[in-house]
Amino acid sequence: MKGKIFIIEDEASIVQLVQHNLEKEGFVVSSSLNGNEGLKELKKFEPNLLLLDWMLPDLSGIDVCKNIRRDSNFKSLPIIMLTAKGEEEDKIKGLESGVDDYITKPFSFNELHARIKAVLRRSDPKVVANELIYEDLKLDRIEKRVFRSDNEIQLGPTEFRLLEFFLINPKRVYSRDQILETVWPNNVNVESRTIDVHIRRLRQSINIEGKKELIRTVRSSGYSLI
Amino acid sequence: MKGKIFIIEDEASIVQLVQHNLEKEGFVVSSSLNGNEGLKELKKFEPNLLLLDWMLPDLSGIDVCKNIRRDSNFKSLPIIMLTAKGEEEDKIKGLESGVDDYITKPFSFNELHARIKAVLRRSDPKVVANELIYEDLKLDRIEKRVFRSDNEIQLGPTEFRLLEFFLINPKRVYSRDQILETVWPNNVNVESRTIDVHIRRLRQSINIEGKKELIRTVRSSGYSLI
DNA sequence: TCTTAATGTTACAGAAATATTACAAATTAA
DNA sequence: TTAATTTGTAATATTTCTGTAACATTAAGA
Repeated sequence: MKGKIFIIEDEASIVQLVQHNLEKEGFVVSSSLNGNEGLKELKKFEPNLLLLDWMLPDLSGIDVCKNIRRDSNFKSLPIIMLTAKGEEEDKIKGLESGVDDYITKPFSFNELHARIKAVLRRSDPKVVANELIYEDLKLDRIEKRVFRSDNEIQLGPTEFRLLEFFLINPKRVYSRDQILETVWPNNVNVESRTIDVHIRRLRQSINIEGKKELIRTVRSSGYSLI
Repeated sequence: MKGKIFIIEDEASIVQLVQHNLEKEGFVVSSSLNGNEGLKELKKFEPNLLLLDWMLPDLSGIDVCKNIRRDSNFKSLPIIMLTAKGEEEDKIKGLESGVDDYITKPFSFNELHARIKAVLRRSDPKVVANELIYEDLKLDRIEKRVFRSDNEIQLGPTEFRLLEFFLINPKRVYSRDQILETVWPNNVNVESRTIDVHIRRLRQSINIEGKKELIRTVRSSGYSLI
């Protein structure tokens, strides 16, 4: 899980291309085809980054942008604006609307990917870091390895993603629904109790003799990494 | 695979000559005849080195160069500038644009080849090294031989390239897609399961009695050299 | 203390991913 | 040309992972 990205863009073909590729890269992606709905869904989804079309059927990208910046919860949500050629690039660039970067259509996916990584690295390094570390726990995303106090730990794919997820925001408590939404592939239906089982498996794997428990149960709320 | 080289140059005859010879040398080569398209394709192609013409029909080589240096993903992409005689060599030489080397047209392929190797050796030694070594495994690119603990091992061409690929970035996990993309010739369509079979063949060849397995399967992700 | 809801634990069957094998087609060497 | 090697694929076997259900335990309020 390399973070959550929300897309507001009315050209379905672009959305499809971008969404598919981002998912292949390990991002969790959700999208909306217009501004008003997009705003609502975005606030539910809580992305790490927003890809926002400049020209939308209802609101303009700028309006969406302003709305977001007014909301204290999303004041610092990184935004990359998607613009068609000729849409007054300079204007956008100099804009006070608080866009973090912009990219001109048509763009290659690699170009976009590069910009996304750059913006995320600035705003939220953990989302794209190669190594996630918390206390004596280390997860290497490149080598796909996990260590506790330098002892390597074998994890199944789901447990790996689960731990990766917790490591991005240690101490934060996540509900089962939130965990499901980001750790499991889209559109999969699993019982929320299934998570308990995976938590148990993860605990069993990362707990080593004499070291403290790393996953905390918060009754009636969910789980967190300590 | 000695690395990927991208060429931006508008004289088709030069492109043809250089591309053909570089491919014969084992590089993967792609090219574009102008600056704007070149930039896009380059970012898709992700080369290890760029050969860049100083005078292009649309952008100048310098513009291309600056664009590349501004992109954090390609900040350190080695660039060799191709210039016609008389194009103010001193200017180029002293330039801040971040060119790694330059060569004056007309040049012999050997001259160019030497510079490419030199630049790559500085920036990314493994890409051009004659010998790739990891633990007791040695691959000699010149003689096309592979040794495990000094015992020579016979590999088929595909297994050789596969091992070469893994040796450039040991420990890193590659997906089947990534392996296909770089180990197989361009535009070839093979089932991704085919890789499993080649992995098996490679394993069978490089595993010797009593020594540890060198290729690691990472379920749901791919393979890595240990 | 008792009750109840939430979480922990276990075992297991089906699913999914990978390993292995065999073979025919393609390529290369002789 | 023939023989030998290499390649890709499909079929089959094996391994590992997943989700669920059933039962056990715990926490917290009545």
